[in-house]
Amino acid sequence: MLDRKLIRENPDAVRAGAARKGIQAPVDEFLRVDESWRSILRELEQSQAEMNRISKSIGQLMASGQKDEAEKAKAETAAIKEKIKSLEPQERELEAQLNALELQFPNMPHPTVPDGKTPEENVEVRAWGTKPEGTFKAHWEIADELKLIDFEAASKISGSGFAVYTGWGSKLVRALINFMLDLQSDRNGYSEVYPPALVTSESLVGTGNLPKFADDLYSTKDDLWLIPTAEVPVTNLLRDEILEPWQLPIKYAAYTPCFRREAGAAGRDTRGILRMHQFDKIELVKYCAAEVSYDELESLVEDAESVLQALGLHYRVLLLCAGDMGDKGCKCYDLEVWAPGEGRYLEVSSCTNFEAFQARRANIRYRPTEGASPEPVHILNGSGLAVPRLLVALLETYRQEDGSIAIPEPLRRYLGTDVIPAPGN
RNA sequence: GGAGAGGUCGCAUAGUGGUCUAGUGCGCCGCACUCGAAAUGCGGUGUGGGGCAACUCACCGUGGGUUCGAAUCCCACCCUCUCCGCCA
Repeated sequence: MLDRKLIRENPDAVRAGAARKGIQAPVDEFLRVDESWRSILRELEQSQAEMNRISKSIGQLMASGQKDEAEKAKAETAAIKEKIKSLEPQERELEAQLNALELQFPNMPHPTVPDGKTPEENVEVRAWGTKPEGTFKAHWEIADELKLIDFEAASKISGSGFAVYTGWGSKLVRALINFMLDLQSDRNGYSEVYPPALVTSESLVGTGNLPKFADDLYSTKDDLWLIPTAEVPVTNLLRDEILEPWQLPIKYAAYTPCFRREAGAAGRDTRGILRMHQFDKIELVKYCAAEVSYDELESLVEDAESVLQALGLHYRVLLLCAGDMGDKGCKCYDLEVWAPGEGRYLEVSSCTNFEAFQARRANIRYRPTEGASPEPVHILNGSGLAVPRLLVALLETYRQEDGSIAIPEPLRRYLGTDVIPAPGN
């Protein structure tokens, strides 16, 4: 959600910002509805003020025993009451329209975001490590020979798009989750939380997933939705709160399973575990003061990178172009890990500064200085990281000639072994 | 799922139809007193919207309703707590 004042006072900038993302913002309609809403509101409030005055005087007349005068005053209220009754629904309807329109505006891209429409126009800002040389197996082959994942069982249980991790596969998932959570909390200073995986629609409106992206989500019979990422419950953790300046920045790290319908991705990445309806992810969420949010974005990216560096995996950092970064963000970096068996980079993290966009929707504010009036806080998030694609890169990168998997040092104490033994051993 | 209690201005409480534009205590801020502090006294202390402003409207869990007027009465719902049942 954008600042209403911005749309009123600078509609061209809003239009232009949306256009960079390839989206048409309903600026004219908003301005029209806004104008009529404000005019009706003014009229309604005048009537309410008049009504309050008369009611108060009736109270005083009654108290002083002037019954006749009171009755006379009562008669006066009929017309004005009628006016209120006719204005009220109009006001309510216009405000509802305005609120609905407001939710349709995309966030404005930051000036440092490059132009562009497609992923090809994203800009690589840096790379870490070196691309491993040699011949590599795809992760589904490795998983098969080491019996790490049972896809048949998964499809029997749940249909396509799911995985049953078995044996060392299951232990690896668990080890990666614990390793990443510890890293983000102990080393990078995030507070660990473990939130619900089912949330109300209000929470999803707060993060910007609803109303626009309902098709990406699983819903239930009980008006609860399965979360597509821990971003949703964690961002809503502080909904309707006013934060004091000394509390900021607030940093949360959360592990949750994530559920996505992948409705628009049918037929893509069908092999292996690159695109699942359910997967595990550590998510990082930050709340901070407006003037530091771009510094916090840089450090957020570094925190996500620290996982890949600890595991010694080659990756690159992309600055997404305006057209590829989605509705909600102002500026977004993707982390892509190299998967040698696939021969391509895989997105394992998206680190985004939403500025005040989510905070306005979720009503999360802070006082810039003690005693100052509240402003929407800036919110950022990024994966730190997604498990399945990380697992893919790990298996493909560290498979040795004999078929065993060498485990990077930091992960060993979590997995309880230096190596996943070769098949047959 | 059943029965009961309850949700009020940061916290604690009062308020069962008209000076409630919500009282009191604590906390917090300012001022006075003081060499300074404590104590004391006085004043102030929420959020959102509209308006250039004066000002005004809304908000006592949420949404409806009754009334000239609702924190207060009526209806529905949500949440919390206690007990019972069931259960990982």
